[in-house]
Amino acid sequence: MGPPGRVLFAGTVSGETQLTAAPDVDQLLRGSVQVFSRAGLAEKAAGNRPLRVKYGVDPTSPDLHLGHTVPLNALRAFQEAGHTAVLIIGDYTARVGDPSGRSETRPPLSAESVAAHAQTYLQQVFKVLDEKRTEVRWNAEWLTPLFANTDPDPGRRLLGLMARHTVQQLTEREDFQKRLASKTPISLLELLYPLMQGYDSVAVKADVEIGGTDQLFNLLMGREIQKDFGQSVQVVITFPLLEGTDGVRKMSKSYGNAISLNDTPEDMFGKILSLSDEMMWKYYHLLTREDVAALKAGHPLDVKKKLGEIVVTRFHGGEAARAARTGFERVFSNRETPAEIDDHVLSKSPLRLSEILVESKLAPSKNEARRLIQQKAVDLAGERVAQDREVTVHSPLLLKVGKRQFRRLMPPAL
RNA sequence: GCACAGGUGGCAGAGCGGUCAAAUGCACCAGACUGUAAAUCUGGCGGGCCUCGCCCUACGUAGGUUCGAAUCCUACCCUGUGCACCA
Repeated sequence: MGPPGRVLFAGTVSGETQLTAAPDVDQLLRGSVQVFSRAGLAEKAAGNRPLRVKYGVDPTSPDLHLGHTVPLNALRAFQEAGHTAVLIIGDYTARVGDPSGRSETRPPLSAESVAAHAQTYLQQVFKVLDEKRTEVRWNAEWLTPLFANTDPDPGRRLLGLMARHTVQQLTEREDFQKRLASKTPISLLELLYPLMQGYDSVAVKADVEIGGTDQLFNLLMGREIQKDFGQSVQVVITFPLLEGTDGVRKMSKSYGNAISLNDTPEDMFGKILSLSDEMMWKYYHLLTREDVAALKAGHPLDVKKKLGEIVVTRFHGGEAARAARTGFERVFSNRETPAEIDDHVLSKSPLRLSEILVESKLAPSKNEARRLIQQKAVDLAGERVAQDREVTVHSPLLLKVGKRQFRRLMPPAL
């Protein structure tokens, strides 16, 4: 990502301008990194009609995570100011694969998995957005006809679009430059991606489009393409990318560092507690409206637990959040057993401990189960078991693997 | 199309006829430690078994050479690079 105001396309981007803006514009820009342009936004906001604020997600994985909620919160702020959120489900573009920030081509997704992911996205997104002020659009609606040759006027749209943009323009972005330099393949489809996303803006007549800072190129392309189609250009606003639990890379399911909105309250709370203290402040800043300066006076552990509660409360409610907190304190701080433990009814008894671990899904294979036993990770009824052996179960027995996996073993059904 | 280089475990990346279930790093799991599921250190990390040893499946795909192949040969598939005009 370049510095704010960097000119990406000579002569086409105004950069951030320093005009005095109406106070409500500042509200809308809370937490943003770049705006193209502030003056444009002030002008549109003064227009006395609800603005159409576009945000697109490609359903490439089944979950939304905390990182997605940063721009979603901004969308929500627009809604609260009376504007309309236009949520684009990129069911078409998901199959193309956004190259933004990528060092290689995405694996192709089937139409079925895209559709399934889209459904779970929609279930999760209204935990943040106001459904009544949201217009949901699927971009296959206009991209399929555009590319399927059923367009009544392909010369004007598809061919025109491709004729007006150049390879140089499309490959100027840093991720492509890197791939070019490292001789990593770039598919034509990926090259076209920004054109598609830009065309989405034309199709929904976006006044504003928001996205992560990694989206800057695509977002600005939307302005170019709206211009091609004689529309007034959208205001582009970018928001910071939230790092994942590793504190290094941006939050992403595929990096395994994501906190999903679908995570259980316990998981969500635990993952937040595992953040470094430094990352905790960033989370506070991007996900809450708390006064960070005041919080810095507190004990880091207390402040982190508070963050956990705030976040879990938002997605699971206050009661679940309190339960997650006490559960965490119980299991990790006091090393007690959690309040709720899954039962596992043994298939037979006596049975080898390694087999029990596998059938109760505490270990994926018997080899792994044996390793866990050897590594002193297995605790049966409060006792370390260091060697695989037969276990007879007459009454419920507590089985623990590692620090946080518990099962209550039940005797086999008669 | 021709030539050259390359396709190895979740990823990156060694190996280039036996000692390779495959170095190393990351990720992941466990143990110790800790306010923490952080950091650090230690161990582990394909599957199976009567586990200090044996068996099965794996190094793009399919065959072949060999007592023995991730390593050599052939064909095919895929990727990258160069050539392609003047000749």
